[in-house]
Amino acid sequence: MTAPERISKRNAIRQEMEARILSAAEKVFAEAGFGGATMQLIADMAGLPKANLHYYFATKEELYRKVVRQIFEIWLHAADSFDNAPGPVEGIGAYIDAKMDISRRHPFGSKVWASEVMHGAPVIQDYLETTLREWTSGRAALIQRWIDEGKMAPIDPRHLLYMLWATTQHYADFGHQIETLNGGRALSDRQWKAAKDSVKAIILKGIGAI
Amino acid sequence: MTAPERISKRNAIRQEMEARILSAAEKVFAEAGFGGATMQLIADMAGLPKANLHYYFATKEELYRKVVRQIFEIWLHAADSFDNAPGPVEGIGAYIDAKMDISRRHPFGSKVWASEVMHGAPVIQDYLETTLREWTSGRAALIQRWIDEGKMAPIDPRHLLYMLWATTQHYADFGHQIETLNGGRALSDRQWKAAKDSVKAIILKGIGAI
DNA sequence: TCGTTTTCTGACCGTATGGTCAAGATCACG
DNA sequence: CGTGATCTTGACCATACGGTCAGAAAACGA
Repeated sequence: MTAPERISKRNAIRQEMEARILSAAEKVFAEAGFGGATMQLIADMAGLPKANLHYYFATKEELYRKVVRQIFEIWLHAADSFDNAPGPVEGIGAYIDAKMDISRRHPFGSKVWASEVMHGAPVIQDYLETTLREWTSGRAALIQRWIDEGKMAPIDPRHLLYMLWATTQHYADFGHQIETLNGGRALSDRQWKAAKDSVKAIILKGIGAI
Repeated sequence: MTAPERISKRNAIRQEMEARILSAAEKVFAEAGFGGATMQLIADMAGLPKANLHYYFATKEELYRKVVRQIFEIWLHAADSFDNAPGPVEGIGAYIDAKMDISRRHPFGSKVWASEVMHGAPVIQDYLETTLREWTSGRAALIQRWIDEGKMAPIDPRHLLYMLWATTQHYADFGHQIETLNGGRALSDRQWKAAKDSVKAIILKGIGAI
């Protein structure tokens, strides 16, 4: 694919810089939205002058686009757990686990994605229409197969997928609300496990897989 | 409660103006976020000069606050269907129906709320800590009672509530994504009904209520 | 070491935004 | 009809923002 880049101090610096900027940008975009985020704030959080930030990412939109695609890639990868599963209990169970873990580990990315979609997906509409559409069709077909094989109740696969996305991402996107209702404290390890188990229990039982 | 306002041309104009502005603001805030929304755009959409908009709502934040509280009130009202229900099938079923209807009827308000919470609820944090916290505790207790009475499986009531919120609001907040995956067309009456039925079927069965 | 390329940075610029203001238009009411 | 209150509006202002640029500093390859 890409030519194997020479290892040099320059390349190392570049990689580390881009990662630091992307991380800062993810956080700022998540907390302020695209419109509310400022290049100055991102630069400050990444610890470099604004002009230097513009050297690595020419425009705000280019930086934003990179951030959005990053979380999308992570989610696509998480769906691997879906495949090669003998049935819904393993496949959907593993998918819920994976998506819940991502919600905990990448709450900012999830929020940026949510914000992007809510605003009409101006930047990643093409992804929705190609990659996501194909992905969804494929998994819907897989779920339908499970239904045909009698491994779960006859449920519209698409609405099930929406439910999986909604429920798992809610713990990232509405994390602040959940935290507030949890007495102002972030969910503990134990509570995250309880959340995962609740979600899995209700959905797997709800689709007649257990 | 409030003193019965005299009916005059002025009062009528004021009410109609405020409603028109709030409606326009809801849409603009939903589509651009608080930071991306401009008073000029809201004014244009409401059909009046920007200076006149500032006459009715002194600051952007004041206008935004009104919009956020509006959707919150609507949701609180929808929860009435929860009460006075003999059991989870009726109570939760009616709640899902109500919230799904709101998602269809007020998608902009839902998005504004989601955006607000995602950004750390800077404007309605007090609501979260008072009204919402009380509301949640009350419903959680009600669900627990149903569990104790053997009307449903023993599930953490809070995670069930999160699931209800997540799933129903997803159809508003991620409506654009759903529309794209639906071939670019908004969900039809029939499809909305299918969505409602799917959600209700999975959750009610998942909690062992049916 | 020397010339070239890449990286860094303070100063700067045009524009758009939230908000103000003063003067005019419209309405309420005695 | 006249007077005060409410409403409307174009012009205006200070600020903050995204983005530019010229030149300094550092890294590279020979």
